[in-house]
Amino acid sequence: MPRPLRLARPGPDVDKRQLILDAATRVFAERGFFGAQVADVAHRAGIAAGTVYLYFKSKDDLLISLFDRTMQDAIREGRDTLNAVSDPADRLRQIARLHLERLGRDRDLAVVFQVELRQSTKFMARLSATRLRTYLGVIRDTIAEGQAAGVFRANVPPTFAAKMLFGALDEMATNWILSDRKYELRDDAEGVVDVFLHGVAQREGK
Amino acid sequence: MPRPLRLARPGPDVDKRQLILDAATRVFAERGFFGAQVADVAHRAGIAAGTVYLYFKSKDDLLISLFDRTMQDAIREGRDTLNAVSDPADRLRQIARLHLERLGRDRDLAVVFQVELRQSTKFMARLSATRLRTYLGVIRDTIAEGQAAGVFRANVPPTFAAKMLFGALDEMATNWILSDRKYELRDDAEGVVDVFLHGVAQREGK
DNA sequence: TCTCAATGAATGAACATTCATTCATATCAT
DNA sequence: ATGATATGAATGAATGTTCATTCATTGAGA
Repeated sequence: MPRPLRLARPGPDVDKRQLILDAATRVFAERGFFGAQVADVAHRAGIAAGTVYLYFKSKDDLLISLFDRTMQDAIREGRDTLNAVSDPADRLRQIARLHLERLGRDRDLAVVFQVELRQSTKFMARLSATRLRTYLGVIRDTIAEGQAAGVFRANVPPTFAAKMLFGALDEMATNWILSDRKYELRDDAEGVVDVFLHGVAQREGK
Repeated sequence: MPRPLRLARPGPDVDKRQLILDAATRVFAERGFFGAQVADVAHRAGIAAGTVYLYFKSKDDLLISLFDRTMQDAIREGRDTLNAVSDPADRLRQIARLHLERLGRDRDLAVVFQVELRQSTKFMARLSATRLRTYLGVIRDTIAEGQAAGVFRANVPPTFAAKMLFGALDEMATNWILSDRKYELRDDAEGVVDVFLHGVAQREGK
């Protein structure tokens, strides 16, 4: 006899995990990771405190899972978009746009990424070692391709340039969440890439 | 009858405050702000736990004072150095050098600045609102001068450009502390300013 | 009836902060 | 000069609170 693909009863809900992660995003952004109680997260998700531990190992695991989920999404979205673009400069424009669009779309997520995730060296080292490295790698490879194609200067190490671009975008995001946010974060993308590509110095030929 | 201007006995030591702040830098860098106990800081400073509270209001106050002391130093040093340099591009080079030199000189201080100080939005907002704003202002003004002098493009808002440069430097510092630090952080300064001034795009005239 | 997701009260460890006490030194009285 | 007293920096044990995590119990479906 065929059994239903999805349980009809409340059950170990397919999406309770996501529900909890969403609640955690809101609560961590509001109260900060250390200021937030696990019970707050549970309450926001409409469940009991103990239930959180049926889906996550610990409070730390909440934060790590949040990061993983978002980075996985971002990297996939980035790869998809980038496949349709071949010009290296345009690729960088897309990367910058996607980066700032994602954070600008959800302020709470941005707060968690720009502030709460940077709690301790141990923690940051762990993040940097994995998904963040992949993300930086995408930028670096794009730059290296541009150099190979002769449209970017070859005398700038691509990893170095990638860090610069990432740093600039990161700072835009941080400034945005600390400001009153009367502007669209995504609108910063173009300017960042423009300066990154051409610099601020006046061209001599002008 | 004249009384001594300074007590001869051990008294409220002129530098016990500094001593405690130095200890806090080391301990916060090692254990993280939340992982560190006030008693650890006291022990490292060679005093009793309670003594910390004769010099600081709270644990938070330790972190804030640490930030203030360093930023005050940095801004003063920056103003002094910059007075001797008039070319805007050279000024940016000096700013970048001083920035990375200061952090590269003391890894623990760098950890506190790049990681531990970014604990919560409330906290960061407080920092950004004061000394950090002044610091960004120095960069912005230098850029604006360069534009007025015609050596920098005028179609990049100076505040925007300042954020980019700061973000790039900030990322270099963060990467450095997360790496094995087999290189000198200060050596990144030149490259950052180079790209900031001229961009990565190949010059058409070449 | 049986299973197991969900509950939420109870637990116990962690830790910032307090404060009664100590003691080295200064000041005063004689 | 000497002893008596005052000062206040420093101490560190004790306090009280704040949670993360656990687990005995519940009850809704199958």
